[in-house]
Amino acid sequence: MRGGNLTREHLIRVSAELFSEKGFRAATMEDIAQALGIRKGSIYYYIKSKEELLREISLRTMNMLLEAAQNIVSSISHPTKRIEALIDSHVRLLCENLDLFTCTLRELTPTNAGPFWGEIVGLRDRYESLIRWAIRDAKEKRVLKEIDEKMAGLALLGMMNWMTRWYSPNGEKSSRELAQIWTDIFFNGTGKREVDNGV
Amino acid sequence: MRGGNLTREHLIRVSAELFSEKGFRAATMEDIAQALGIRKGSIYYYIKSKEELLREISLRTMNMLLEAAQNIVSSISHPTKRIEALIDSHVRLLCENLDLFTCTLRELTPTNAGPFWGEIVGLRDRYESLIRWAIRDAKEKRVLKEIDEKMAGLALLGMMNWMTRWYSPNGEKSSRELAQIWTDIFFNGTGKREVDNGV
DNA sequence: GTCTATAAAGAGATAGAC
DNA sequence: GTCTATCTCTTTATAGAC
Repeated sequence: MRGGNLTREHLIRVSAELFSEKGFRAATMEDIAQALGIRKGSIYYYIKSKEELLREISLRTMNMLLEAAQNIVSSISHPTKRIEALIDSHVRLLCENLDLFTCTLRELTPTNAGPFWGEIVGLRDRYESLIRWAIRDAKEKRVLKEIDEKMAGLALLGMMNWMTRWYSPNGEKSSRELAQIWTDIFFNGTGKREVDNGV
Repeated sequence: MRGGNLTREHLIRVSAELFSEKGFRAATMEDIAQALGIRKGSIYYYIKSKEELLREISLRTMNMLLEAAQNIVSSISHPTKRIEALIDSHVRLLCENLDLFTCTLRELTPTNAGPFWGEIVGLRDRYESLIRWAIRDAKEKRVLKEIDEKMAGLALLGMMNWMTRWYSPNGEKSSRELAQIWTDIFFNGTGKREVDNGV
């Protein structure tokens, strides 16, 4: 892969690695070139600008999430099992593509994204709508209590996406185990039974 | 405040605003100077480097969290009410200092922090230890079920800190209401009762 | 497909006047 | 305490050779 047969895909993966390690602005084309073992001028044979790298990274991330979620939604009708599958899918994809997710969830900002911001936000919104729809459906079928599905969705996305801050593939827990923990907390909470928290 | 009587405190607030809007690297000293109505050279009368601005922002954020948490831990002995107070404190501080929190939670990275990274991480670790201790204590007093307190803490911090991604002071929900929602989900989950999610 | 060389612009930071 | 002027370094991106 190095030097001789550089592919666009490899370039994008290496960029994601550096963007997630140093940040999009702090990581330079020079850094990327060095990691690839080529000169920075050569990168522009594959892409037009640094922004385009971030765009490709974000597109891959969002499309992965969306495709998986669409499959789940169209194949699982049991409302609880569907949400469980959505959590498992999100967590597994995040763990297996940590750099892509870290870039997309941390480095993708209106400033860094420039003109393609709207494109990615559109995909994100479609994904979040699917999550919210699954929660609303479970609520209507009386397996979830009366709770604002937007808030429940944000709580769930928060738990999962915050993983980009601390998850390490070398950790003791597998992505499956982590998904199970989030699932349990999301459905049942951490309290022994119904805890009266004074609300 | 503009032009005549610029204070260091004002400089730090305005910097936090711009760093959280554009990102630490993308926001320039020129941007900050313009927002303050002065020339960029003048900023260096107050601080030695751009990094120092991020350090001040992060110190303020972490110290706010730590002081509030220490007060709560030393004054509330009821394990459930203590956790509830910790959530309320964290959420309220975040909502009332959104720019400071966004900077600290998004822009504070080893690359951006440089030599003072360790200093801030030390404060963060002390804060997270307090949260974890409160969860462990509640577990030992049998108000929380047997759950890894590290995981429960990360779930809680994830829900709360992810707010920097979507919270707006113009939204419909107050910080108190948001804290109540997170508290309910954390203790009781979203399920109607004990949901068998197959785990 | 990768190289060298370089253009062109922008960044953080400093010095000294006022 | 703020200004002007400037230094120095870095960065993205391009042009044209091989």
